[in-house]
Amino acid sequence: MGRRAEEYIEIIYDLSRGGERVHVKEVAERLNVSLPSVTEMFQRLAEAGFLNYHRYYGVTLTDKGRKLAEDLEKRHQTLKEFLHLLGLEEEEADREACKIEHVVDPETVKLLTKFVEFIEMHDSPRWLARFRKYYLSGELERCPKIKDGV
Amino acid sequence: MGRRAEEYIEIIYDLSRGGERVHVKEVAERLNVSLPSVTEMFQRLAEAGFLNYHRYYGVTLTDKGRKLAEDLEKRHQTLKEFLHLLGLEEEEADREACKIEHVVDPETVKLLTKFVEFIEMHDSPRWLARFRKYYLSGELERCPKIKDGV
DNA sequence: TCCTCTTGTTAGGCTACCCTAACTCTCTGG
DNA sequence: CCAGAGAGTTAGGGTAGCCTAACAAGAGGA
Repeated sequence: MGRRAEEYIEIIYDLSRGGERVHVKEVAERLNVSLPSVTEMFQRLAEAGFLNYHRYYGVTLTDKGRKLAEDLEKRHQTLKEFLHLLGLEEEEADREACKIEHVVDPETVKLLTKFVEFIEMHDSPRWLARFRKYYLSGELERCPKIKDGV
Repeated sequence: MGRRAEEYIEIIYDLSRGGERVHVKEVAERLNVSLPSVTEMFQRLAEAGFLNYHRYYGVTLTDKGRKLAEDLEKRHQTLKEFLHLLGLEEEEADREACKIEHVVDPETVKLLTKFVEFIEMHDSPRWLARFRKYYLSGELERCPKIKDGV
């Protein structure tokens, strides 16, 4: 399975919340690809056991497909959350997460998951606010405890 | 240019420190691909103006190629440094950086660059050590200033 | 009902990679 | 100096994606 196939799976998952079948057109619009490209991918993913595909009907995820989708979804959320927490705006964080999630391995996901947890445990620590300011302005907020001599 | 092409460029850059020409075989070994695959890519990259290619001789980077390589190198270093700083072991950090660098956009690189700088400015802050411990052990080091009631 | 619009599919073709088999060049050692 | 080893190239083929053009199915209104 290529990286792109994973994106199809995620989108299908997203579009099928509630168990509805997913149509070629919706997916084509999401991915900005042609209808035939989607049909073709549906067939390949069905072949590989991720989708139930019936001509002129649409697709649903198999258990295997859903499992993969849930995994990808989790990665995506982690990565997005991480990037957003550091200061990327939400849209950007989402887009970047989308690309990174297909290449990164589980250990890295774990690392970042822990990092997000760690930050959330501390309820947005002061250093994070300081970092964000640094990222946005390029300047460091003066740390009030340290006085530089004139 | 596809993602893979960028990997070729980076490897060529790395193998040509000192200005030496780079041979098909070395690249093939690095990437674990066949010799013809490398020849083919050399030709494509030369066509696109990144390499000087002469049959049976080897390649050198053009200015355009070097510029790209330097950019990729910087990204790579940033990503690796970042992952390593958080606690991934060096080899792993390197491998992951390799994959991520080809998909991420400049803003994200900037974000992570700033983050690395921020940490280094503070000379490995205490929270980082605490985070690493959390990542490795799954447990939080008790923060000495906060006492929980019995 | 049936005709038309929309959606879906097939056919045929493209690029970026990858491969093996077979051939060619370079270069070094005897 | 020239033969053979080893490196490089060409030819031919494969997969994953993408596209357009042309045709097919199905659903809704006259």
